[in-house]
Order: sequence, then C-alpha cells, then structure tokens
Amino acid sequence: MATSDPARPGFQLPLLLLAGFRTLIDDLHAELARQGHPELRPLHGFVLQAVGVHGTTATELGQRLGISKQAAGKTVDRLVAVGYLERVYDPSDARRRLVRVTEHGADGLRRSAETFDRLREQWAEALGEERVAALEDDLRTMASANWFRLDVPGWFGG
Amino acid sequence: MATSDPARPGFQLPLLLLAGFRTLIDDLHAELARQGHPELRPLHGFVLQAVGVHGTTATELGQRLGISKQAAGKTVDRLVAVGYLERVYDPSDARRRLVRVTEHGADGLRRSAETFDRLREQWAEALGEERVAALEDDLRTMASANWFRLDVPGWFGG
DNA sequence: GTAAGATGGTCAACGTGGTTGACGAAATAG
DNA sequence: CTATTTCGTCAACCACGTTGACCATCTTAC
Repeated sequence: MATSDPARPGFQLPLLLLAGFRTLIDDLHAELARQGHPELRPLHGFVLQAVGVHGTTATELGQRLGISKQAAGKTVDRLVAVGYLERVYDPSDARRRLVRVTEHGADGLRRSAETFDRLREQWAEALGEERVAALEDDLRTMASANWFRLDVPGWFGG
Repeated sequence: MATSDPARPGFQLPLLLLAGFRTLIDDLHAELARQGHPELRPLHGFVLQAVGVHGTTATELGQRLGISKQAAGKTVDRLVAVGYLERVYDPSDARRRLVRVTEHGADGLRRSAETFDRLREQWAEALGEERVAALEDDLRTMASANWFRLDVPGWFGG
C-alpha cells in the first residue's frame, strides 16, 4: 500500500516538526534532570508558565490551558506534591485558593529558559542563524494560535 | 521574572515547532472527521502506520513504538473496538495473535496520506516550495531519530 | 523425548492527564 | 433577604502508559 508509505511527501512535514520538538524537549529535560529537576515533566513547564509570576486560581488556569477546572485542579495537586507550586488562601475571597509558583518552581522555570536559549544557539551554530530565524518565521506564518490547547483527546488523554 | 518570559528567544523555537505540528494534526483530523473517520485520534495514525501492511504482533508493535507489549496490547484492543484493526490466529504459532489493519483502517490511512499531501501543498503555496523543503532539510539535520518513542512520562501518560 | 528456557499474550494494580456531573460554601445581584 | 453565579472539590469514568506475575506454547539442549 504505497498510499500510506511514510516516505510520502506529506508525511515528512508533521513527523519532522514533531521530531524537532521532541528533540528540544528531551534535551531540555535531560539537562534539567542534571540540574536538580528530575521530577519536572514536559507538561509541568506549560503549567508553571501558565500560572505565571502573579499566581492564579485553578479555574483561571484551566481557562488559560484550555482544560476543565477539575483537570487544572488535579494538575496543581501534583505540582504541589513535588514542590513546584503552592496554594494559599485568598483573604479577599474565601472561595478562592491562589496558586503560586514556589522558589523551587521559579528555579526550574529559570533553568528551562536558560537551557532553551542554549539549545537555540546550538541550532544556530549548526544551521546558521538566518536559517533558524527563517524557520521560526515560516512557522509563525503557518502555525495556528490554538496550539496551546491541551484538550485534544488522544494526545494528552481523553 | 523576565528570565522565563515566553517572548525569550529560546522559548519560541519549541513552541513554534509544536504549534506547526499541532496545526497540521488538527487540520488532518478535522478533515478525517468530515470524511467518515471521526473516531480516528492522532495516536491511532502512528499505531496503524506501525502495524503496517503485513500485520504484526502486539509485542513487535510495542518494540516499534517503544512501549511495553502490554500497552501495545491495550492500544490494539481499542483500535479493534473501533474497527481499525483486527486480530487473527497465527496457524504456525498458537501463542501469537496477528494484528492486521482492516479495510476501514486502510481507508483511514489512505485518506490521512492524501490529506497530509494536500496540507503540505498548502504550506508550499503560502511559503514557497523551497522554504518548505529548506524547513524539512533543517529539521532532518537537527531532529533526533528517537522522535517516535512514545514512552516519555508526562507526554502520553506514564 | 523430555526437561529447561525463551517468547507471546493477558491479568492486575497503579500513575498521569484528561472528561462530565453534582454539590456545598461563599460572593454578588436584585 | 433571596436568587444566582462562581470556586473548589468529590466521584466516576476514559485514554495511555508502567511493572510484576503468570500460563501456554514454541525452541533448544541434552
């Protein structure tokens, strides 16, 4: 069945994009594990980023990530358990539980940023800065703004 | 905390690669849903592809995908339940259960290939064929060959 | 030819990341 | 003061992965 041969032109593009992404993420987490963050998983970076400097609530976090407030709450539970997030009471609203990044979480975020910068430099050394920049430009043109939604069944659970 | 600002250079590259991938996959599955395959999930395409024309066993499928034979077996169960795969007995070895792509599965695979080809053409129309080809070349240079492993905890469960 | 080992499939228990529905407590609107 | 909305959580469930244990079968060695 040549019609679904992986060598077919159309197949290459998504596979290569995934491969590039996975390579960066795997390299990042190998480095983070070395730097004292072996617990940090790929998803956690998104969540920490979405919580942000000012903190949020589980409901708002869910909205930012495009998942339900219940899923956001459970994810926060796990990140709290490994020390990356903390929950505090909101004195101005007894229903709300503010979610904040801990110092340990901020450290992970800082090291992630530094490592990503270094990885991008490696790509620029191998391909040339112009080609990396062109690659980013082209992807900015083609990539939808909905990429950050995690709610596709079959990707991250259903 | 400017150190983890999403606008930082290093952050853009992985995000854009993911966005590009997600865009292609989301477009593909929107089209597949229109063409009679609303059940087909992103993961399923990998699995059908890994089963291949000649069929396999769950154990071998697990090795190809980099997951345990038990996980492969459960995934096959689900694909059998929605009609994309079938299990047959191997007359030459009573332990083995051959896994084969059904006609419905082959149809999904064919339509996936056609849709991916069409999406690549759309990228070539928007960016120019040379830039898409350059993008692919660059990713081939940088992307690790281990992309297809699904066993990273925190990506696909784990 | 039989005993020993390797292999294939499945069951069970569990972990992570999602879903929906229900519900109490607290804030807000009328 | 009552009605409604909002926040968080509980419970049940699904998809996708893990390890460990186990039986049945095929293969190998003696």
